[in-house]
Amino acid sequence: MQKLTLKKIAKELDVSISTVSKALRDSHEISKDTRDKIKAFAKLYNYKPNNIALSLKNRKTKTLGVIIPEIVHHFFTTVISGIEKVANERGYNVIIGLSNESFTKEVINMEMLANGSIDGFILSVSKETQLLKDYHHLTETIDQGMPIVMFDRAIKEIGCDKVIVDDVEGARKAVNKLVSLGCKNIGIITTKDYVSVGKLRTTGYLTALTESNLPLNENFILKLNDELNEEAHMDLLEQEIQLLLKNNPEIDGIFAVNEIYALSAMKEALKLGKSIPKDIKVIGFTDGVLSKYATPGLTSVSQHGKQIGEKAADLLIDRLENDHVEPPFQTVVIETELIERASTSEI
Amino acid sequence: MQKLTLKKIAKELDVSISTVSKALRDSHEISKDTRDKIKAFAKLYNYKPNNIALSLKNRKTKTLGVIIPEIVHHFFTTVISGIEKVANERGYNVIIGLSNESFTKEVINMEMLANGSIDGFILSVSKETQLLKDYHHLTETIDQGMPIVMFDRAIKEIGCDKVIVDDVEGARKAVNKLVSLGCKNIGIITTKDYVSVGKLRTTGYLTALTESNLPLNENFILKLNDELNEEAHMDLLEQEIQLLLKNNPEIDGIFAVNEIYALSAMKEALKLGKSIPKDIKVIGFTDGVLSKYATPGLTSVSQHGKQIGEKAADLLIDRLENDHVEPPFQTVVIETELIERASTSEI
DNA sequence: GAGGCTCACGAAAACGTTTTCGTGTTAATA
DNA sequence: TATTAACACGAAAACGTTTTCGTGAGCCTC
Repeated sequence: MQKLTLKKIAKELDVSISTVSKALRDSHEISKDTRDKIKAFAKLYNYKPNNIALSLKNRKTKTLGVIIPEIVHHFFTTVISGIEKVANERGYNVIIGLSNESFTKEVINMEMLANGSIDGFILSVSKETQLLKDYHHLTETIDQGMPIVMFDRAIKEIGCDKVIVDDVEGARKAVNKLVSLGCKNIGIITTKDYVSVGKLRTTGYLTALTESNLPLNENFILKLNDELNEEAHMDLLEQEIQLLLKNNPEIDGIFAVNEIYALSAMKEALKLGKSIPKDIKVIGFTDGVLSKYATPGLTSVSQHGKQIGEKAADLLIDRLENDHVEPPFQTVVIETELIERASTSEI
Repeated sequence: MQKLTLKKIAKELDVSISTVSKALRDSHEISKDTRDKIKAFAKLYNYKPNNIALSLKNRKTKTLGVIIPEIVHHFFTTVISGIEKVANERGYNVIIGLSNESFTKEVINMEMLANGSIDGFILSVSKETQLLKDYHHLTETIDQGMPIVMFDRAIKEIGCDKVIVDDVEGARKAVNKLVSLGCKNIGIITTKDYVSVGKLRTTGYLTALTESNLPLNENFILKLNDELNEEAHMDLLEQEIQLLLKNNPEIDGIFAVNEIYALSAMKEALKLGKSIPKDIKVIGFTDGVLSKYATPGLTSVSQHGKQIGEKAADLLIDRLENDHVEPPFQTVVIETELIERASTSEI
């Protein structure tokens, strides 16, 4: 049985299309008799208006486009769950595009969606885009009147709403926690500086140290290549961390900029006969499934991904429904929170 | 600058809309001169046809609807990544709906998308749907001529293409591995039977035991409540597992139907002073991030989520492009694979 | 009984495409 | 020179809605 349309109902009931449309929208232009008859018929055969036709007519699709670098990723999925939640509550759908950290795929995906399929974008740019600093696809879609909300990996130069994590502050909190627990020699395991969040978290680490009047020891800083957090390179990763711990046995606290670095640090510390948290305390960034189920449980900086998604969706929909793509733009900072577990417990 | 349309180009160049359309599609009905002029203009101002208008005209949206129970979930995201890959290669977009394991949300989401927004569904039903056994939303969309491909949690009674994991066989493989490594007393940590995959994996466990002529010891079977794998109930979960291991010290192998159960088992075994894999070997199901980064690394049954997604998308698009919603339907079984790590290594 | 009103409905345009079918002009043919 | 064919383009319909603007019929008023 094919989909019912206004035209078919009109034909069946021997009235005009306009009458059917009006009756279904309860226009009192139509007599109660006809209205009831049409509504009964529509209900009986389960008429639902065609979204595409509505989109074309209204020139809005009630759909948000979300572009992320990766989907097999705890943080991004929590963000999506937040986006989906408010989108659904406010009557919107969510269409997802993956850039796989590739600039080209990001551009193609956005172009594909920008031609009428969606009303606005929520996006976190790919690493390659950050590297190339080529933002023409962003400025062009904004110029065409399509609003964008960036999250997490936001770009200063682009004029649009943003929802970001205060990476510096989150790292500062974490390191401060270690300090307050008595750690005197705190190491950091981070990425090379071209990864923006890695750089920011390193900054937070440095800030916390100076604020606490702790000396900065360059040997305590391990900057790793970004590719090392794949399973295939796990042993290399572990070697590097082992070296850090072996060469600096006085280290009594570790701040790692992601879960994997933190877990590896715990593993290597244990291997070296150290006990956690007694001899060495560890804090990671991103409160994902690894932190929760690690042994011992890993204290970590939660970024509240769901909140980020919710806020981003709200910002975007607000802008769509007041349709002004003009400034002023907001930048919302979502507070991080330290989730404490066994890796930093007092005893 | 608003979006360019055929009409605007036509006006600007003082020709008719049809001429513009034809010129852009390289019709030789139009003289080379006019064609070139129009194409140059379109390129200059970056004309892209409006997808919504095309969708309405062609009565197809080139968009797949994906409905899953949860998105913060390793398995489902790998499936999505597979779907997205194929969809993109074949010129389709992906729109995502989350049921959150709720029957009602599943129905609403599907109805929202079924009215023209998408060409077909890829879905894994919610637990509640499995429980209620109410499939009217599925049969109705199929009756309306919209194809569905179900994956993982498929429903026998529904006539449509399916991509499934052979849970029984995967579990059998895992238990056989334990047997071949010399385990004599193999326990299982599974869910209550109403969770379909839990039940199937339990069946596989039982099959393997009988095939190996190992006695079935009811005490070795721990069936847990589904809600225990949230962080909040972790201690309860661990207590139950601890009891299993304490009461049955002869257990030398554990098969767990998910990663969390497996990790908890390893944790409790270590607490009891057992060594892994020497005293007790452990295998989990679903090869996610936890298995990879656990200490020791957890051997687990990989479901090849990405392949599942790829296959599902291919099946759906094939059906769409040959547009026949009629039988015969395929059920594709994606083989599982045992990923071996330290938790079952020989020494 | 003529004018004006209300009522209940239909025609048509619009959203942005594609495509079929004319149609007027020019050039080639008989 | 008259007929035809090829060429280059335009008008209009269609996809499924919503909405504006008519309009005919019946009624009331003076």
